[in-house]
Amino acid sequence: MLTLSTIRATLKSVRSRSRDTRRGRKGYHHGRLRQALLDASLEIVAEGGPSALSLRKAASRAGVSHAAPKRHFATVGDLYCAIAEDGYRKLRAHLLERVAQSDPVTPVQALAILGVAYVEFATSHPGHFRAMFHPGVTDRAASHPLEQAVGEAFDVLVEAMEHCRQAGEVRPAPPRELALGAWALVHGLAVLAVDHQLVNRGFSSDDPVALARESTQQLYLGLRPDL
Amino acid sequence: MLTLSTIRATLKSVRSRSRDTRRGRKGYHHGRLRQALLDASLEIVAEGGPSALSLRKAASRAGVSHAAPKRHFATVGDLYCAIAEDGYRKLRAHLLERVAQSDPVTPVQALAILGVAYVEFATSHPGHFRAMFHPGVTDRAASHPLEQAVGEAFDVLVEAMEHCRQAGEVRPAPPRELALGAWALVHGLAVLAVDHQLVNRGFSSDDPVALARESTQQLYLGLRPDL
DNA sequence: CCTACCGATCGGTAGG
DNA sequence: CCTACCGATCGGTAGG
Repeated sequence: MLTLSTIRATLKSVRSRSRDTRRGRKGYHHGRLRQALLDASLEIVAEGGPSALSLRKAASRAGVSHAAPKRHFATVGDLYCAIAEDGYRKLRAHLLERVAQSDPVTPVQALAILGVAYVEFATSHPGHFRAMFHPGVTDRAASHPLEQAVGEAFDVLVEAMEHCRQAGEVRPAPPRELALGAWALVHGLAVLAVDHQLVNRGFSSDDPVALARESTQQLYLGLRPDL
Repeated sequence: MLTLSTIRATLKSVRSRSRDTRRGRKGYHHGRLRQALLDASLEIVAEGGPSALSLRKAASRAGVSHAAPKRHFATVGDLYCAIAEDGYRKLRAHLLERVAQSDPVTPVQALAILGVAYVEFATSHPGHFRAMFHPGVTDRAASHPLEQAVGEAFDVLVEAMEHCRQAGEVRPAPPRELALGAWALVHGLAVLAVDHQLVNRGFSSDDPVALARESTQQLYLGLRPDL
C-alpha cells in the first residue's frame, strides 16, 4: 500500500543510505574508486550517449589507470548494470519523494504524480535512464541486485494502482494490467523526450513534464467522449 | 483523412516502389551494393544489437572490401539513418496494410488496429525499430529524406485521430495532442517488449500484441470507473 | 570497387 | 592500483 506513512519510512532509509556517498573530486583511490567510476561513466553517457562508454574512458576520467577498474567491473556490461541499478534506486526515491512533496488527497492524484515524476526523472537523469533501458543491461537483469532494484521501482507504481483499485477510483481490472498500461504511456513519453522525438514532431518539448501531465489525465479520462 | 480509398491508393504506390528491390544473395557489386549493405547491416543489428554495427562488418557480410561502402555511406551514422528511413517507410506501409486488411467499420476501430500494428511491427522488425529510435539517428533527423519518412509515418496516426475526432468518437481535443498520447502508449509498449522488459516484469510476453490490444482498449475507455 | 597501408581505441594480461 | 606490453577492431587514405 502506498500510504504516507510507508512513503515517509521508505524515504528515511533511502536518504540515510545515500548520505555516505558524498565525495570530493579527487582523493578516491582508496575505497571510493567504485563510486568514482560510476560518476565518471554517468558523465560520459550523458555527454556522448551509451556508445561512448568504455572502461578505459571511465578509468581515465576517474583519474586512474585503465587496468584499475578491473577489480570492480570486469566488463563494460557490468559498468552499465551498476549504473542501471543505481538509476532504479534513484528513480524509486524520486517517485516516493514527489508523492510525499505533493501530498495528494486521492489515490488517483498520487498516480498522476507518479506518472509526471517518471518523465521528470528520465529527462533530468538521461544518463541513468539510458543505461536502465539499454539492451544488454535489460537482458542480464537476472543479475540479482539489479533485478531487485527494478522490481522495487515497479512496485511503487503497482501499489499506487492497487490503492486506486481498492478506493474504487479505477476500473475493476487486475492492478498489474492497469499498471502496465500506465507504465507504457509514461515510459513511451520519456523515451520520446530523451531521444528528442517530441521536438522533432513539433511538440513544445521545452517542458515534457507538461506533456506528461496532459497525457496522464488523458489516460484517466479515456479517449471516448463524455456520455 | 484515412479513408479506404486513400489507403488503397497509398498501398499501390508503396508496393510498386518495393518491387524492384528484389535481390539474390550474391551478385551485388554493380548497382545493388547499397541495398546489400542495408540488408547486411539489418542482420547485424538484429543479431548483436546496435553497438555491433560497423562499416567493416557490413562490408564483410555484403562480400565487399571495407573501403567499398564509402561511396554510399560515409559514416556508420549514415548507415543507421538509411536503415531508419527504410524502417519508417516499412512501418507506414505496415500500418496502412493492417488497416486495409481488417476493414474497420468505425474510425476508433481503425485507431486500435494502428496501435496493435505498431507494436507488431516493432517486435517483428527489431533491427529496423532499434535503428529508428537510436540516439544519433533521431538527432540527425533534420536530414531531409529521413525527416520526410518520419513525418509520413506519424501522419497516419494523426489522420486516423482526426477522423475519429470528426466522427465525434473521441473527446473534443486537438487531434495532435490525442495522437501524442496514443503514440506514447504503443511506443512505450513496443520499446518495453523489444527490450524484454515485459517478460522480466512477469507479463506473458509470448504475445506482446495481445498486451497492445488490451492497452489500446484501456486508453479508449480510460482508467476511471464507469459512471 | 580492391589492396595495402596508417593511427587510434579498446579489452586483456604479466609483473610488480 | 600502476606500467608496459599484446592482439583485435575500427575509420581513413593512397593509389590503382
